[in-house]
Amino acid sequence: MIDAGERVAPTGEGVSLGGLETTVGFLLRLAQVAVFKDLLAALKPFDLRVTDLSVLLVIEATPGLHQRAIGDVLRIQRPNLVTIIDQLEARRLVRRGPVADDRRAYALRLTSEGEALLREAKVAHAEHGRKVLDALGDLEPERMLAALERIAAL
Amino acid sequence: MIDAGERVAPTGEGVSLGGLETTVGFLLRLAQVAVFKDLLAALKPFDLRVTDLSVLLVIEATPGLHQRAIGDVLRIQRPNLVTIIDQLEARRLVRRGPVADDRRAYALRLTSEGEALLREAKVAHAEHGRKVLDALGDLEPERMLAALERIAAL
DNA sequence: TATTGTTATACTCTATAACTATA
DNA sequence: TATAGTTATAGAGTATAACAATA
Repeated sequence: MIDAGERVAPTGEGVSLGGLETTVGFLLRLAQVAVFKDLLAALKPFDLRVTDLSVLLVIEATPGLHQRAIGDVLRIQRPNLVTIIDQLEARRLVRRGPVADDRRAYALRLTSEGEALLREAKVAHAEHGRKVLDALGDLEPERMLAALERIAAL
Repeated sequence: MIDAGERVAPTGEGVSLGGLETTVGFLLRLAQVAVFKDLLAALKPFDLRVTDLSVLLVIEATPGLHQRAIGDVLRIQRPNLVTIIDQLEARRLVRRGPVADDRRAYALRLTSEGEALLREAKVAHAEHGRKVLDALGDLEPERMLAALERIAAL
């Protein structure tokens, strides 16, 4: 009988994860943290966080949309979006314009500065994206995306 | 020419994600959030968070290990682990025992209460795990795990 | 009444510096 | 000197309640 009790390595080297290592959830988290870390580093030169890039992309895709709509698609609470837009607006990347028939809401658009920065950020984003796709190896991206979508709909 | 500008749905329905929807990173995050949410709900009856379960599993797999080792394998900062172990110990699920040749460190073990609770929690965890595997559909779990591992090593 | 954006606030997670007691 | 655990603290990220202006 092996007395593993008092002869354990102080660091985690060789210590078992107790089954967690073959769990989708655990590896999903490690992968997500790694991807966000890599993207954050890629966006560093533009002083953008992952969320900032997402917001800019959504505004670019649908100019004039309300803050509410961004929160809906990106799953950001409305109160938290206020600060994000405040910062982007302070940097003159985004403009809060008037909405013709609703004076409560803002029509969000990229400024030309915002468009210019996003153009560059998208290059870095694409490069990051290629790294992630490379990591998929023999797994087809479409199958990965489909699986992740189904998991997200749990 | 279509003037999409001022005719935008206030809610996010039908609003484009600007390419994010076909991005591994974005879906990875949605999937991870969904999995943790589902697991947290599954662990609710045991008053355990996802991290608590992970810690219990690691201690069970290697009884007597140091706090340091848990932090290493689960990527939890040592200061943050203190509170987690404090709470588990206060609930008499875990014991901080002495280490024979090092009076700075603790040998962590499950109490019998901890073993009993973990036994039940593992059933719920397994059921949750099956739901996640089902969501993989035609994608073989091993291929998913391998891909996630490579992404995590970015 | 309901909704948009806002303010204030709180809670969780994560991160860092510095201390203690040992090694 | 270095290490294990600890304390204190700070920073993200995320969440809810309530308000003003407007619909």
